[in-house]
Amino acid sequence: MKSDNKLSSILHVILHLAEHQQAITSETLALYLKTNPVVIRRMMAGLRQAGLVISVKGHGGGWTMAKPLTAISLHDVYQALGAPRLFAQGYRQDAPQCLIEQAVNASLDSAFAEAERLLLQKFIGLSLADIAADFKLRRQQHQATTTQE
Amino acid sequence: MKSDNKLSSILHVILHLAEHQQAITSETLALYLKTNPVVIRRMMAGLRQAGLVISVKGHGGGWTMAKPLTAISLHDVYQALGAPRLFAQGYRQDAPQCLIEQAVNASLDSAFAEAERLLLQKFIGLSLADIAADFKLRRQQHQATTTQE
DNA sequence: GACTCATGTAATAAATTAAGTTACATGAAA
DNA sequence: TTTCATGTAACTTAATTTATTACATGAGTC
Repeated sequence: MKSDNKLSSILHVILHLAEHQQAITSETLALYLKTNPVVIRRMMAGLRQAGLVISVKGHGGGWTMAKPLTAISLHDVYQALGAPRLFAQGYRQDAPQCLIEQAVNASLDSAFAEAERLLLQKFIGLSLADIAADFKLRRQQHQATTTQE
Repeated sequence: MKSDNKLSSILHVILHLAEHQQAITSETLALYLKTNPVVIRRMMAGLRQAGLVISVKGHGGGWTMAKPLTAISLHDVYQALGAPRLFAQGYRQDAPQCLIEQAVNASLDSAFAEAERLLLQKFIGLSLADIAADFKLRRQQHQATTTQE
């Protein structure tokens, strides 16, 4: 399966957005991801509807954050994206009457459901500010290593 | 994303195999999954290499279990399949130098890695005999409900 | 008001991957 | 030697993500 990178992508975009004060255009954001502006708009559409970001058309327009990073969890972003599929493994259902198939899928489903609960709890507990803090730490360390020479 | 159903499929096949005493051909197994015999052989190849099943060519040949279900965990099957990807979400890496991208991916990776550990622990703790037991329970219940009339 | 900049979105193409199919080689039993 | 069955490579099909193109809409500037 070709993997879905929307979650990683949109987080990257949002954190860049939060680093700036004024609006950023889709075109500029696309440069960060090395992709097309339309891809940015498409992903941001859900976040706008969820009230996480604001878009403005015309001159001087672009994207800005609607809330501080501390008020946005990874879970908020995930939901705003439309809660994309988390797991790559699916259940085969070509013989729904087959009790073996039912038992197999029930077992798998129980395992995956618990992993999903854990994952979503992690998402809820992680704010974008936490990720931004990690970024700032990395930036400090980076500056420290590149300055000393 | 098109989901990978190999784990679900192969478990279905194995449990049918375990229900029988004599060898079953790929063609017959394919009927259970409503698929092609080659698909069965392809998936079973890994299980054979892992020593979970035995294949015999020629007349009266086919597939048989190499071990009792109690001796096979879901994790064994998962590994024998080649440990296929569990998660559908990937990390975008178009700007490896970008510290924001690094921080985002590190955060996601930490969450997904923990979910993966949990999932694999579940896999280790679940034997195929457990799933077979669930199947037998379902069969009993099924017979009970279809007999009473 | 005309022009430019920017988003909004539909439609399409390209790339990737899982599953299905065909073809043929190999080996074992009748 | 014929038949049955696996082993495997090659190719096709279908689903899905991402990228691209095209054009409509709206907001600010001249």
